[in-house]
Amino acid sequence: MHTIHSMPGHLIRRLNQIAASLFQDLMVDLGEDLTPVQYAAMAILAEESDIDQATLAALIAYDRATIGGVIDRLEAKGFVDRRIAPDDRRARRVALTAEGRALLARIDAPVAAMQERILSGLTEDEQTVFIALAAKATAAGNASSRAPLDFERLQSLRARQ
Amino acid sequence: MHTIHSMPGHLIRRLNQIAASLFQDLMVDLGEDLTPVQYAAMAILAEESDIDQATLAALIAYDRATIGGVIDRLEAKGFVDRRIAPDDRRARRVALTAEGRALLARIDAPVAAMQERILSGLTEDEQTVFIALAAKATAAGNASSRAPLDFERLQSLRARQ
DNA sequence: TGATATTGATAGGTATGCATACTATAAGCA
DNA sequence: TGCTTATAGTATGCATACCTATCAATATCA
Repeated sequence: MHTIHSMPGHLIRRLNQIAASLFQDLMVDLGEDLTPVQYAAMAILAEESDIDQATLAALIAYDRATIGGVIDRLEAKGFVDRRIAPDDRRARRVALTAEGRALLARIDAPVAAMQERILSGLTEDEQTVFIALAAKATAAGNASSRAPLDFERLQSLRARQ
Repeated sequence: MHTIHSMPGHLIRRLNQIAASLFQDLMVDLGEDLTPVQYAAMAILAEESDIDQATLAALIAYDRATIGGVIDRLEAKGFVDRRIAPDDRRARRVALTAEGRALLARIDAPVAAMQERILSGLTEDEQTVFIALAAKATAAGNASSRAPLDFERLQSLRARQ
């Protein structure tokens, strides 16, 4: 039990598998049809509605090319609206529909509870430490990512409100 | 900076992005053509050679359906061999080629060094803590994964040698 | 031994994740 | 204003990741 099994890259990959799996199980339990990625997009839209796709992607560290398909599927399911921005005809403004808001309201608490289960092998204190370290590591490694989180964009949006 | 940005699931997803990105950068630097997943498969084969695909998948917690394509690509690049197991005609035994071994020898040290960079935002001590907690969490969450690591299979292989 | 269950692998389908390239539009600047 | 650059989005292609279904071969057990 050495080599890759103790490498950060591999451990992170497996944690990601576990988290995705628990999320999917939860959705099946709840009878909802949503992926982790789709949830993250909607969660952002609940806070910063009516933003364009590029901004949405920048706020959750998604690739520009990926977000299009995600929005496509959310739109097909009726959870979001997409329309051309009046002041910039290149951009598409995305916003939650009433149905999307209702879905989020239904699953928000269960999703939050499920997040704990990802780290169920850790004690309360350990979970706190893990999350703090993960946050620190992602902040430091953000620039190394292909689709970095755009803090400035987030800040300026928050300030605008 | 709240909600999803501090959820374990999202943090883990971003760490995974960062790790994958660093791995890819490294391969470009080294002039090699290998993905993180392909590397993990080869690293296992370096220790437990001539195992069938299902076993290989179980040892790195891959989905059975995914591993086929991974091996396809490794085989196309000449890094592994695949042949029908003499004692079980359903199974395909996979083994590194000389070329595969040479590649691993070239990249092993750089890959190990790169693993540190994934957590470069953390101090030495914090890295140690993070890895320990990640290992503990994956061990506990293993059963929740769609493609759990098969410890027994690994143990019995190790014992056989 | 014969029916059943299990297992190894593949096939087809959906959803990321990202590279590259291309179109349309906007912004900046000489 | 005309040119250049930057940006928003899409399209295409490759590589996971996993589901369900299927086929083939083996194992199990009545």
